[in-house]
Amino acid sequence: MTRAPSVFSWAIDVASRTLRQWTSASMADLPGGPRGYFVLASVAQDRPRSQLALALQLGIDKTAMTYLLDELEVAGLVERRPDPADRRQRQIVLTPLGLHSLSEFGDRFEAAEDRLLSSLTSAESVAFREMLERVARSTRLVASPCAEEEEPPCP
Amino acid sequence: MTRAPSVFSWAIDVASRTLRQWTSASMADLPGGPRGYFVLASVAQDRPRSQLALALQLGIDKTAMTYLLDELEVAGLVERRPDPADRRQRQIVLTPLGLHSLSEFGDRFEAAEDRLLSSLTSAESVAFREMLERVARSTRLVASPCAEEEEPPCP
DNA sequence: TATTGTTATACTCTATAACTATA
DNA sequence: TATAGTTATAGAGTATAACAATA
Repeated sequence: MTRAPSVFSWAIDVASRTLRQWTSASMADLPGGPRGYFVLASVAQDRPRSQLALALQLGIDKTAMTYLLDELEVAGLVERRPDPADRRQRQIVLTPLGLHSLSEFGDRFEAAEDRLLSSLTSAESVAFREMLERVARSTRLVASPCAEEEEPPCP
Repeated sequence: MTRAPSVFSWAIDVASRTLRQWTSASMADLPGGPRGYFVLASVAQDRPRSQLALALQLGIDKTAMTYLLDELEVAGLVERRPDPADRRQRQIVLTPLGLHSLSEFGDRFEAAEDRLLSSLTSAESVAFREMLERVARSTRLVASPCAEEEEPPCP
C-alpha cells in the first residue's frame, strides 16, 4: 500500500446521500423534496429575497430555482412578488400555508438528522453541527439561512 | 418565526456538493470521477471484493456499480476475476496502473478536502474528520474503506 | 451593455424491473 | 428457490445556452 486513501470524501458523500434519502422519503408530499424545504427555510428568515440570491445561497443553479419555485408556488407555499425597486427581480415570500409546512417538515428533518448523528454524543453533536455549518458557510459568498437570530442583516 | 429551521441538512448538502464539484473538476480524466476514486480506494484495501460488497460499502446501487466497473476496467485500472469458490461472484482487483492512479488522484482529493476544511483549525479538522467518519460508518452495515490499517478483517 | 428570470435542450444519476448464470 | 451480476428503461437532477424584460 502506498498510503491510506482519504476517507473523508467518501464519508461526507455517504452521510449526505443517506440523509437525503431519509428526508426525501418523508417528504414525498413536499414539492421539491428536501430542496423545497431549504427554500422555505431560507425565505422564512423574513426579508424577501430574489430568486438569484436564493440560488446562490443554496448552491442551486438559477434555472433549477425557477422550476423549484414554480412547484412551491403552485402548491401555494410561496408567492412571487415583483420588486417595486427593481422590476427585474421577484421577491419570494412565504404564505401562511408555507409557514405551516416549514414547521411540519422541520420536525421530520430534525428526526432524520438526529438519527444520522446518533453515533455521536450530545456534546459531539453540538460541536459537529457548529463546525459543519462553519465549513458550509465558508464555501458560499453569501450567508446560509442565518439560523438563530431574528433580524440581523444576515451578512 | 416559529423556530429556527435546521441548518445542518443544508450545510452537509452544500459541503458535500461543493467538494464533489471541486473533485469532479480535477478528475475529468478518471473514469467515473469521484465515484471511480472511491472504488479504487476501497479495492486497494488489498482483499478482493465482490461487486455487491463494493456497492453496499460505497452506498451505490449494484447496477450503477456495473457501469462504474465497466469504465474502470476499460481504462485498465481494475480487473474482474471470477471467484473460484463461487463462480457467480467476481473479484475486483487493482492493476498496477490503477494503483498508480489511486495515489495520483488521492493527492488531488486531499487538496480539495483541505480547501473545504480551511475554516477549521488543525485540531478541529482532525476531530471533525473522525466524527464524520464515525457517522458515515454507522449508516452502513459493512465498514468503510478501512483506512489506516493494513490487514484487518475489515468487518 | 449588464442583470434577472425564463425556456429549451442535453447529459448525467438514479431507481426499477427483467433477465442470465450460478448456487 | 435465492443470489451475483447484467441489461434496458424511465425518471429526476444538473448544466448549458439562448432568450425577454429591465436596469
